[in-house]
Amino acid sequence: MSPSEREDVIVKEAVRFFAEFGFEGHTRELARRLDITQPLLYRYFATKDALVERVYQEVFLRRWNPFWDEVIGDRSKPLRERMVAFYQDYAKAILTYEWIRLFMFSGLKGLDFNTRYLELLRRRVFNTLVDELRLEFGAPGTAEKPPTDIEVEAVWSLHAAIFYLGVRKFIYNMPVGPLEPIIEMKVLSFVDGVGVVVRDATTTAG
Amino acid sequence: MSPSEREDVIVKEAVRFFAEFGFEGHTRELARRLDITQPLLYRYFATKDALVERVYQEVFLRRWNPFWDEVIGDRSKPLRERMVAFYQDYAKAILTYEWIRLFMFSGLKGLDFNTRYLELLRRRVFNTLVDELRLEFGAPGTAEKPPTDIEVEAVWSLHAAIFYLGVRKFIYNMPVGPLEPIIEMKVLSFVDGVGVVVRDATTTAG
DNA sequence: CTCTTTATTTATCGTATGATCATTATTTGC
DNA sequence: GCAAATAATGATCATACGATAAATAAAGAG
Repeated sequence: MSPSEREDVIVKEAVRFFAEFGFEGHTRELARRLDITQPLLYRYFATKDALVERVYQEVFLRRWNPFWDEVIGDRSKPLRERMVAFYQDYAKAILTYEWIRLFMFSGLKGLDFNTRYLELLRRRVFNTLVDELRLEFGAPGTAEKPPTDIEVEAVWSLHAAIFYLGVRKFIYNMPVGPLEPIIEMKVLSFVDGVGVVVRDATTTAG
Repeated sequence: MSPSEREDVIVKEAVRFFAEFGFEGHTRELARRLDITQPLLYRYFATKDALVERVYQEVFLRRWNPFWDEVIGDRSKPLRERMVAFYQDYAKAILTYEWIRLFMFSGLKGLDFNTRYLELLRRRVFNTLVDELRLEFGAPGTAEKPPTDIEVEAVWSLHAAIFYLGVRKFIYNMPVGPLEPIIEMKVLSFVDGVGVVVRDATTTAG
């Protein structure tokens, strides 16, 4: 097998493997799954940590869609429609066995990837969402009044509700119904309920 | 030190220890923290797994309040007030470093504890919540029409929003603001938004 | 066909883990 | 005080881990 081909095969299997067992998964067992010997892994990756690093990149950096904030901010469509569309797409990207479990393993191990990813999420998605919700409920934009903690916290509620579908399915191993109608329901009832938060945050001291 | 005293000390430290490192944490390191030798652990617990089992019981079984469903169902008070009170109390019980992290480690390792715990939660809390929300929005009780999947899914949204506060704080290591006002906001905006779900579920085929 | 290169394996090192056993230190009953 | 019981330790076993180095198999160039 050619080096680049072999490397691809190793990384792909490693993603699945570390998602299943966490980063403590043994290189011998990974090699067994690949039908290769364990030392061969060390020809392609200097250390186990180097392979783990590569797995991060493969799973997290590749699945971020840079146009998500544009989808949310496209005011030619109703906000509810945009938000449903975004979260359907976002769910497709992250509600997978590999993404959810690796993200959680990473957090538990104290790696800084979660923090960095969530900073990106907040900057590109949460801020846009707050801005659009402000407009929806007749409140001033975030350029005039920056997002308040409680508004960001409200957006976290929706985000958590959707992320947790993956936790229940891929971490707790519970049955979860079809995602599309569930996500639509979660987004719509969120928007229905969040109005008072936005209005409070933009009228009282904040 | 007396046996029961020593055992308590070991279990208490083991809770913290396994919450930090997961169940792969080494017995030698645990012993070092306890200022005892590693073989002494094996005088009190036959195997490492036996100690892990004990840690589960200590953290999960001891913190469940059997009166929670009564708090939620006490119709002498407004529903919003009851739900806020319940989730403030529930948050105090589970939004701790040990509870959140051990629960997640347990799920990732494929132990069945999560499933069993969440069955208890669904039976005692979610069903009661759906029943009370039905009453709030003028829909028939669950005795007449059992909770639908989409209603339970709606309740999961609120539950996830609150649980995820602990994930952000204790797993992602992110700063999270004061819990009381945040939880109040999450409960109130949830109730504001969930009406349409309950009405849909009880009027259309369901 | 041969030589060079390199993908892959076999054998192994140093270390660390869960667990055991014999021994020592400490407490308890009388 | 003294002896029995037991809490606690020191030394160690069997195994398994990540990693390394030498040997082998396979492929490609000329």
